[in-house]
Amino acid sequence: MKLEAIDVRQTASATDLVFEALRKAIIEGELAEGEHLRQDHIAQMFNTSRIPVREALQRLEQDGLVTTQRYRGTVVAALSAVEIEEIFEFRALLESEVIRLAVPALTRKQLDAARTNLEAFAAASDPGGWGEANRKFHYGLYEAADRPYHLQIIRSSLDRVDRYLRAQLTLTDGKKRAHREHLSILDACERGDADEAASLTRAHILDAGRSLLAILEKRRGQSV
Amino acid sequence: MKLEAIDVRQTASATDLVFEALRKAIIEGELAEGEHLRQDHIAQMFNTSRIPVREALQRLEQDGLVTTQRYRGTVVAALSAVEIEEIFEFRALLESEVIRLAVPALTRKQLDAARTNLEAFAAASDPGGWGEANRKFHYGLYEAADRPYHLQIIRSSLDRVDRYLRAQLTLTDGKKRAHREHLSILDACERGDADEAASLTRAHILDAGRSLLAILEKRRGQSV
DNA sequence: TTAACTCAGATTGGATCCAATATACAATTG
DNA sequence: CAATTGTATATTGGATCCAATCTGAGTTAA
Repeated sequence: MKLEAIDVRQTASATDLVFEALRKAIIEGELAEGEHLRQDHIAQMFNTSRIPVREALQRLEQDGLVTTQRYRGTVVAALSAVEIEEIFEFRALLESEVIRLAVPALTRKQLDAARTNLEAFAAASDPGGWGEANRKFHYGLYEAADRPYHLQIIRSSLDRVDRYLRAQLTLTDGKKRAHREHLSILDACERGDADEAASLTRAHILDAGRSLLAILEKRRGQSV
Repeated sequence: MKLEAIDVRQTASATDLVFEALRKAIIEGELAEGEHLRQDHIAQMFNTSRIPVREALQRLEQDGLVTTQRYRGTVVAALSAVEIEEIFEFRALLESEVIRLAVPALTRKQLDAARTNLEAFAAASDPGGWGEANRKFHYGLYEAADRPYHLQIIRSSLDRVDRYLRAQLTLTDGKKRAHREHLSILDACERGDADEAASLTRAHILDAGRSLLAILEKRRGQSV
């Protein structure tokens, strides 16, 4: 017997589907911060009852992507400049350490894949494509560190700020600079220089954070 | 009018209560790893329906404290030695950085509170008391860093391994050693030596991790 | 005029009910 | 007798219904 067997036990529940869809929409900035998420409305969109929607919202809140007030509903979480700054600082610490652990373990195959992703980033024309290629580039390298817990936290912290990051890439020459920085990070990885890769990654993240904060300050300053 | 006003909007829902109770029970090791959490059973214990229970379980899963398989139920998550090792490594990285940031900002009051907590740890007679005093001691210091996001992640990572840590304190002379290490950490904080405090915290966590892994290896080795 | 009050509609929180799936055990067949 | 099939029960996933609370427009009274 030869079949493409799939593990039925891990098929997605309605809750999973709603959760992933909302998560994606928030990360990609399709849902504006502060936007109200009505259970009924979402349930109708997905052709389910409110139960899976509520369970998905619980999960999103645990991840910090939405905030809920009892009887008043759930809104897409908004981050202050200070909070964003802290998360970038956190990412710089964590991701630099993980790439330091990854470099000695990187295979030829992983390095080649990273170059492909790096080029995809440069070639991508819309923020969605940039974001995806950016994640693939970094995570592809990080995987060599063989630290699933670290990776999970990294993913979660990027989730929180990804929509702002995309805005930054759109509004400035941030994309070009990011590409240059990617090149030098990959170069350090190729040379097996873990400390240099770590230090470049740290600077890469802090750079993006600073640039983003400058934009936010300007925008929020205007809107007052 | 003089009242102790509380924000009614943030009163706990049934979901919150169930979530906190289960979280506490798992962290404190009252629920054994692998133990089945039956929705109906828990609902009866709390005099509610299964709905809040299910929502609480969703949140717990998002925190990694339980794992769920569709139609098969939810069990208290078990960690392998490798996973535990990684989480301790993660904590060492994060907590050492946070205390480095905290030291320059520590007030006299916070230092005194830390000493009180340190003594409470030494005086505590049961694992529950140790765990609590231990958290208070470390978190009290970390708070000076004014990094709520970092603290939240630290909390979450400790949640995952706390029950193992308590076992370690019970089964070895780990408590005495921990107390000595607390003393030198606090000493470095008093002196304002941030690097030393960071380095001691790092060693403190890695020490505990190594000791814990030794116990686990022995125990799991025997049980085979 | 304006501030407080009332009440209806909207929305969320929770309970109950039904459907889908898993598990254990009896029945059956070779 | 062993392996497989059928069936009953337990358990989870999801839908529907009711209760609690919020919001805002209209009303009243000082």
